[in-house]
Amino acid sequence: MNRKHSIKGSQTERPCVTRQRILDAAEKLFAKHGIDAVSVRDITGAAGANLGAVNYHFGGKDKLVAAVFDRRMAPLMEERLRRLALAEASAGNKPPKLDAVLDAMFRPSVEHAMSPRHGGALIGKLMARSMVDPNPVVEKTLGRHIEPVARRFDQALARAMPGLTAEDIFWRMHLLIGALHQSLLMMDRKLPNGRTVRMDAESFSKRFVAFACAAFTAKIPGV
Amino acid sequence: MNRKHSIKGSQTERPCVTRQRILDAAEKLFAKHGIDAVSVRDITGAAGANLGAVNYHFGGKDKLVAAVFDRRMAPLMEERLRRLALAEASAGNKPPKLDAVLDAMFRPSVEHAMSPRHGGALIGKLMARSMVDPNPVVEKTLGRHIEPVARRFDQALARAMPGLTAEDIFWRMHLLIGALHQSLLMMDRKLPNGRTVRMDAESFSKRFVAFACAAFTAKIPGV
DNA sequence: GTCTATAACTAGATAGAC
DNA sequence: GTCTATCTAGTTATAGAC
Repeated sequence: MNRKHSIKGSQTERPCVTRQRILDAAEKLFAKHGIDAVSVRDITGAAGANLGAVNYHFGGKDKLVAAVFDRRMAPLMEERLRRLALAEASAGNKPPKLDAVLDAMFRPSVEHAMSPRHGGALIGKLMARSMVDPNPVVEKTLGRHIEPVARRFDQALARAMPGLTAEDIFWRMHLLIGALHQSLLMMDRKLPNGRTVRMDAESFSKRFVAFACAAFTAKIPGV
Repeated sequence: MNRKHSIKGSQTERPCVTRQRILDAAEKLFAKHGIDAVSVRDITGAAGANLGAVNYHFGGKDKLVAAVFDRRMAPLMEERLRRLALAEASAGNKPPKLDAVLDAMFRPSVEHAMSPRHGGALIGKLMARSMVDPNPVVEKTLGRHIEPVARRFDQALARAMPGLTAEDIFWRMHLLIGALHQSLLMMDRKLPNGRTVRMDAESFSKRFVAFACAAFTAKIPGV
């Protein structure tokens, strides 16, 4: 019915500007107001496209939502796996070092969330919101990207911290993911006292990884 | 136009059952599907009330949303302040102890989120979602409850940890709040591996406060 | 105080001209 | 590939009977 625009031969080479503009506008609006609060009309209006464009290029709002996430999640997850592989390689056949694993996990998030090339703070806020979004499209799309990566990191952490149970690793990772997203959400935000929350990617990564190591090595009563 | 139902004299004493039923149904549906995804029809349907009831009792969906939060936030914030006051009193005119302050902050959240009397896991999930919800009604309602309490805790933490800057306290608190909400969100959730996330309030409070103390005393590079 | 019917509006999706 | 006009369905809010 609505076959993908086929880029054939002589026509405009890159997958039409309109498509990209819609993607950018949607990402910005979703990050700012939340997915449900943004209508297709809002998006096409901001993108300077016509109302039908979303259906033509993506096949509906839901598919557009998935496309917005796919564009950002794929390179992020790839980067995480790449760095995890490096961390494991540099440990030989000994267990990887805890701080290297946690660095592979969290630094890419911070760097992507602060790099304009990857969508910058927008995608940080969007992902932070989406992790807790009950919207089934969001949940499914995110799960598809995250699940295989999460499994790899769980394995690596179990090797790095042989004293912890799988359940314990699960809890600590979720605490840290919550902490990460909360701080991505606060980034660049105006505070009641008038000051603006700000930190550069390198400082923040270092602080966060240190925080994560502390969380993983902390002695918890009864554990 | 839509004056509050005045309970005068002989009529039904308690603020009509319908009102409560709507509040309960709304809380449950909001927690499960998110506020935007739930219509007034869904709510009145689940509450066994008629469509007009929300407008009659609350004056619109937005006011209902605010009422849902007010009912749970007020006792939670009260409890936090009460325990903080105790922690400060027991320290005399010395700075309060870090773990006592963090306990006053986080234990009430966990206990309320796990006590059926306060809405149980529903309100935990609802609050976790709402902290990152860009919905302006939610943001305003939550801010109204949280801000004065946050100021009190910031002061107490500054006294308990004189080595940290205000900015550093700000960051660590937000990391911890994110961590708390992420875990409240995971509670009672079915995992991909089939097992269900579960922990009793006392264990979880203890673990979380220990985690929070570790986070506050952790040595962060460059700080 | 409760309910039904309906008004006024906005959503996403689509058909067809250009 | 882009645009306009329109369809259908869902939304909140309200008016008025009981």
